[in-house]
Amino acid sequence: MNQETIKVACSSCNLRELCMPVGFGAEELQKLDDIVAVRKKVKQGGLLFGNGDPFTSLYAIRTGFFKTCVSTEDGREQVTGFQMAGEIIGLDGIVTDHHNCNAVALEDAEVCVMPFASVEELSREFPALQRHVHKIMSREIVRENSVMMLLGNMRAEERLAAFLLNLVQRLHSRGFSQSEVVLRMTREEIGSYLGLKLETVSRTFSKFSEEGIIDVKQRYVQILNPEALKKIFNPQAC
Amino acid sequence: MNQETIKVACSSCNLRELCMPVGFGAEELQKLDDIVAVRKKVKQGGLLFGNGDPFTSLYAIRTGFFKTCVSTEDGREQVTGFQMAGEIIGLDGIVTDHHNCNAVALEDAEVCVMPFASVEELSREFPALQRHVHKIMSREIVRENSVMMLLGNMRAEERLAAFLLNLVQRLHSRGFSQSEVVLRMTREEIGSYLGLKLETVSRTFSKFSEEGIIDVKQRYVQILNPEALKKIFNPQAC
DNA sequence: TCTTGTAATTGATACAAATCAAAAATATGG
DNA sequence: CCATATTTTTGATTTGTATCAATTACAAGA
Repeated sequence: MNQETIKVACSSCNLRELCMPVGFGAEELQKLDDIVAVRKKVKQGGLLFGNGDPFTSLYAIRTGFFKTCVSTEDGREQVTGFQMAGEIIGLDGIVTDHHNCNAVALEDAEVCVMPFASVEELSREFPALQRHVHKIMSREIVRENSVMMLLGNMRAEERLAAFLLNLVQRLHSRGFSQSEVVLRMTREEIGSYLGLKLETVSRTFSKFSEEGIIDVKQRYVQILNPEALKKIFNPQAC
Repeated sequence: MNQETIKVACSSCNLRELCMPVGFGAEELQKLDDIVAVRKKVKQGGLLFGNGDPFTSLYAIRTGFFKTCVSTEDGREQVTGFQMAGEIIGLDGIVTDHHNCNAVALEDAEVCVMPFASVEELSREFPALQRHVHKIMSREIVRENSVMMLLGNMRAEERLAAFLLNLVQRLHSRGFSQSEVVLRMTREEIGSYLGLKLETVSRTFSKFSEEGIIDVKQRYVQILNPEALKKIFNPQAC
């Protein structure tokens, strides 16, 4: 296993405001440190957890990039999300005490392991943490609602525009450029997430490129005209 | 407003095992009674809550049938789920303190109003309730994952088969027939949920009917050959 | 550096579902 | 009970994306 355990401290983590609520006092932070006992490294292509694995912990991504996916018995795969630093994965395991999807690292990654029993225990003590856990789960429900809208109602161009805008927005809020992305996933993985075939993803990238909306060189994407993308995604709001 | 408030008791509710965890002691049940202070009636076509409404409470459906849906600015609607007695709706509102979808009654309905502040308070006191709330949210995340699989990877027949099987399974677990359904929603609403147009839903119903798999008379559907439906949904498992 | 495998692009064609259109069945309200 | 509106069904045609196929670009390892 490509795993390594390191003792670390939430109180000094620069992602704290992303993965855990602000407004925590010294006592709360100390307790959090105790919860996040260990970190775990996952190599590119490695599995953080797989469908059917016993559920024990939530994971806060410190570095790296993940995809989560489910699959049918006849081998069709659906990517259900892409997750980056500061985001929490593993919520799918709570209901059955076993994970209901696979979490795969798309680049070398490191996560903070948060045993769920400890999270629940501390939640009972600190209402701010309790509320934060509820919000994280609710946010995931709302996100999936909008993916359903994407898959059920939108055309290929709209889907890809929405995907790019969402990605750069999340990267931007982490201090990265809002116009440049290096994609961590293949065309096939983007297609799986968006309910499209890889050829359609590639063609749509090319179309955007021809129209001068983006510049694409394999995994590198520069957004030249964000307004055009927004217009494709939501013509009414522009 | 078509609303009526009635004082009621969880402790004597026959849906208790569906909407709240089993294994509660007398003290817990009494406290639950105090939380679910009121019930609320919603007439057919009425809105339990709408997108943008302030979030205050979760709702446990006592009787009736709901759809939840989101919509784009240009008027496209996506049904995100159909909910029946014993199911909880409103989780979408936690993250922003405002609801992020509409909940519409598809028939006259009655819900138990559970102020979320009280739910959180009592959760801190009773780990069993806390765990149950977490499971309900996780279940919704897992459900949406499988809808994403449906929308992203499956053909019309597979989608409709999955829809019918899921519906009768849920009805059956509530003591209803596992072979007969009276649909509470229109072809258009089914289509919206499944990412199909109403004509495609109608045609697929007709096709199943011609093949002797189901008997359809408008809203009434009888499942004649459940195995055939399962085979369409998941050829490997049969 | 060369080799090999993987990922991405592009073209031609096929197909499932959407769209357009009209009729039939059913529900609703006076 | 009738008139009207809504929902459902069915047919003809179009269309967006999938599929099949071939080439090119790139990455990783020897």
